[in-house]
Amino acid sequence: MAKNQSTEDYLKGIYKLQHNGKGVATSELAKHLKIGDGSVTGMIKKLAAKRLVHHTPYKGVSLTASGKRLAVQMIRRHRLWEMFLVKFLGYRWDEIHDEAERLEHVTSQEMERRLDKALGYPKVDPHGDPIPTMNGEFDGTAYSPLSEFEVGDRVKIIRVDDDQGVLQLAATLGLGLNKNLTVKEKMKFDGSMIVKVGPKEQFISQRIAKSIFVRVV
Amino acid sequence: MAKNQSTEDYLKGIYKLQHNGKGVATSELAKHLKIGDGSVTGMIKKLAAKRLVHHTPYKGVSLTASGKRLAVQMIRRHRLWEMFLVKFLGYRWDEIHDEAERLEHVTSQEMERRLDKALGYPKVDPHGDPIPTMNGEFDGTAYSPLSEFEVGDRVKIIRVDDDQGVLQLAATLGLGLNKNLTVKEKMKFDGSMIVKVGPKEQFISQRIAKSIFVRVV
DNA sequence: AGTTGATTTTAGGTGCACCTAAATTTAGGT
DNA sequence: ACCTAAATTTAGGTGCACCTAAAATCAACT
Ligand SMILES: [Mn+2]
Ligand SMILES: [Mn+2]
Ligand SMILES: [Mn+2]
Ligand SMILES: [Mn+2]
Repeated sequence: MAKNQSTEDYLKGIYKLQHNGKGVATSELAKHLKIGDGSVTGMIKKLAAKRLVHHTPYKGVSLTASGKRLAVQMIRRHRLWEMFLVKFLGYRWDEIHDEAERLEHVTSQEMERRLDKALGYPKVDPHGDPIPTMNGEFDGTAYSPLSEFEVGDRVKIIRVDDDQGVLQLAATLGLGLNKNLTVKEKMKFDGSMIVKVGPKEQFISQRIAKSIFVRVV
Repeated sequence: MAKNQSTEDYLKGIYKLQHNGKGVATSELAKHLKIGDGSVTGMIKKLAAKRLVHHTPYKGVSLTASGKRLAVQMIRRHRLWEMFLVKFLGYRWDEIHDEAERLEHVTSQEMERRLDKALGYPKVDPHGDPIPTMNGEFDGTAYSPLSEFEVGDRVKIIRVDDDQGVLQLAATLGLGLNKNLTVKEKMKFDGSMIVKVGPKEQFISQRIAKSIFVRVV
């Protein structure tokens, strides 16, 4: 049942891209994985032969039940490792993605369980992304992008996009998980904002406000 | 400079087998890696082209300076991970080898340094094998197999062979690292012994006594 | 319904790490 | 020196994951 690195990355990619609608376009997956379109078509046929995906030629791929199970397992392992890197090794939240990307593929079920336990059964990773349970269930807190809020709203940061640039900037601005903030100004012109975080006010572009997810508090 | 899993396992294998004399026989390496002789010859030629090993056809392989550097780095990573698995995840010392065997290949230099630090810069792994420094230096305490000692000798366990069977049995008998023990009896006939460990006396075969390494205390 | 541009698949490669079986080389004993 | 058995290398495969370029299909607009 355990598969290899490529298989795992394809399944994870399909999972990530699918949420929007139904089938994922091969070209979309190819772009995500940085692999040629033709190569992806070929690989997809192998995955279909192993019953991990459904493939209707020219119409896109989707995960089967077992494909989805594996994809979610990889996401769980990825996020547990990210947690480990921050909590045990003291990495910053913007340094962990690529490391976890490799660790996730060499993780036995036993290790996964022990990691989870050692970390105190965390519900979310260092970016606020939910860590699915061993049974593949997600426990999602609802959130919306900060960019959608208005002057006067008091909100708490629930999740930040796992993107190096976003994470670095957010950290610099003092915008970490669970931080409370108040929208002080919002420019009609370009959607940028001034928000109050702790004692000080910060200017933030719409671009970054769209990558920071919050809920009212 | 970083290489892939196969390369790393070949170099580590050559390093392990070389200590005896000079060149390592291809068949010896093949047996160690559980790979066909012909495949090993082929791979060795690639490693030689990359200047990681010296290969005199029909006369064996040996590591170049950079090959040795990489081999020792893998050993360091392997042993740091074994330490992590025991100290942070609570694995038993007989369960960790195969897990570390995979983790060692996905470890960046940054991770290696942070792991080392988080573990408190350990000098030996959970089996008593020395952990080389970042510069590749080993800090070896001298030891001899328990089987060479005689009645009356008081010794301390410094190292136990990283072999599942040996480790499981040793643990059952209460023979862990740094434990002190006294040789109570030694049978001429088959080299088996009775040793006192803490309050109780244990019978141990020569086979196991040869896999437990100690020094006088 | 027909043309056309974009998407997708197919066809024909490559490099890698392995395999098995056939040659070759080496070393030991006469 | 010669023969032979064992060790080693070579030769000719395989499967995998990738590539590029050509062919097929789709969809969408006249
Ligand atoms: Mn990955
Ligand atoms: Mn994350
Ligand atoms: Mn290994
Ligand atoms: Mn060890």
